[in-house]
Amino acid sequence: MSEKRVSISVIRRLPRYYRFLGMLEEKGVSRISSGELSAKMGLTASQIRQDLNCFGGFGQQGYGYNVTDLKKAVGEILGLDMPKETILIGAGNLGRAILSHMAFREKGFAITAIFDKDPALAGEEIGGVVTEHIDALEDFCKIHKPTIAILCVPKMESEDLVKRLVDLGIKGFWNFSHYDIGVFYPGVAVENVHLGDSLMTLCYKIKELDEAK
Amino acid sequence: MSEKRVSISVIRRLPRYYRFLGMLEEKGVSRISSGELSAKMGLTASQIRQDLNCFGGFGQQGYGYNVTDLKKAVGEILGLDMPKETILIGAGNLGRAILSHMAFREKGFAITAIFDKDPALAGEEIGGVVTEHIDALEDFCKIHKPTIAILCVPKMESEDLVKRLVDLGIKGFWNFSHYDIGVFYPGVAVENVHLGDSLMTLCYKIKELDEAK
DNA sequence: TAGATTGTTAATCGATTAACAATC
DNA sequence: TAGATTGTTAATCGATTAACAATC
Repeated sequence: MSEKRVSISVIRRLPRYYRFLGMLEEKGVSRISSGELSAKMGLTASQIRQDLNCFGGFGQQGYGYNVTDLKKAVGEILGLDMPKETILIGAGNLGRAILSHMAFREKGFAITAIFDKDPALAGEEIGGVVTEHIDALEDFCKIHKPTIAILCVPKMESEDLVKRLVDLGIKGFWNFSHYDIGVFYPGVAVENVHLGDSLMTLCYKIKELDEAK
Repeated sequence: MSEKRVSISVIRRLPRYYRFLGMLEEKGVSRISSGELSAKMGLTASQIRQDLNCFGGFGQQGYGYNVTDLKKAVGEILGLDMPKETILIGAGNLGRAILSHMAFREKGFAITAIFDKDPALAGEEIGGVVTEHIDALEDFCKIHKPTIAILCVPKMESEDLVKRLVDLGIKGFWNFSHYDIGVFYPGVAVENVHLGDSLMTLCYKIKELDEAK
């Protein structure tokens, strides 16, 4: 059974393929070769073919790839065809921004609830969803069984919340906090977005560029 | 001269070291071995020593590393000791959220201006900085010479803006748009934050976990 | 000194690139 | 058919891990 696990390096390139294929589709391009796509994306053609062939043969010799079909296939590999109930924990600046940003951009994710510990926010509507007090978390999850939690709370509050959420059956965390979920709960899926880390990395790249000249 | 270039894999771990060392420092831990740190971070001790030794010998045999010294050293490697003038382009939900999020978290970055194409936002204060119309960009940059631009505008607007910003001497882009700066301007530093990609990656990880059981 | 832990070299492992036979 | 381009195997390159001598 279990085919050899596809490496995270490959997986992280899939959303980018998906985006580029979407753009090509919008432009009305129906067919593309690994060579053309690689030029646009700044990769090697070999890598694209290698990546795709982790999941099956989506192309045709002498022709290339059908843009629409390949986009659909990549979407399915990512699991975008399976809509997922998603809740937001923490309705601060970042949480709201992510919600409004995502709403029109990404498909396959339905925000079904927003929770915050601040009672003053309860009842407030954000992007068509009413914010509830965090105390309502257990009741909601037992009924609705959401799959994903977007974690937008400070690190200190995360520890307790993650425990509650894992117990309530959350399968994946989109983690904007600095709490190291993955280290403590290896059984759930975690995708960290560490904005501070990203900015520090940029800082290094600038320095490196300076030194090069 | 030019020492062999340190790989991006190593660089991306540095901010995480920096964070963990900061936490240890706050807890009053003054000394740590690569073994202890590796256990906390979920890495191998070998990797930590290997990473640090790309930049010099910060430890002491038989003792380990001095937490405060090492944190300071990592900060300097990242260039956090050189404060950088930073401007925000696009004062929408995401731009505002990032600003308020960063303000109290990261050091070494001074937001000196905010620009938006919406004239209605001009004059509005966000985190102590007044928003200006994007037309004022050239004048401002010629005087203040900012180093970093946080790009929080839709892809369509990015193309033109990035050209203007590069011409104005911006050295690094913290890019939240889907415009592929790096492909078109290889001479500037770019750090992409593709939130949509990250969420899709989470989606895959959930699927993978499901299939494993 | 003896014990601990680094810095560094060597071995392993994995990911990327190159090459080419298969085939549309 | 001839030309193009894939799927896939082999070669290369780089990153991680293991081992150990150096040394505090």
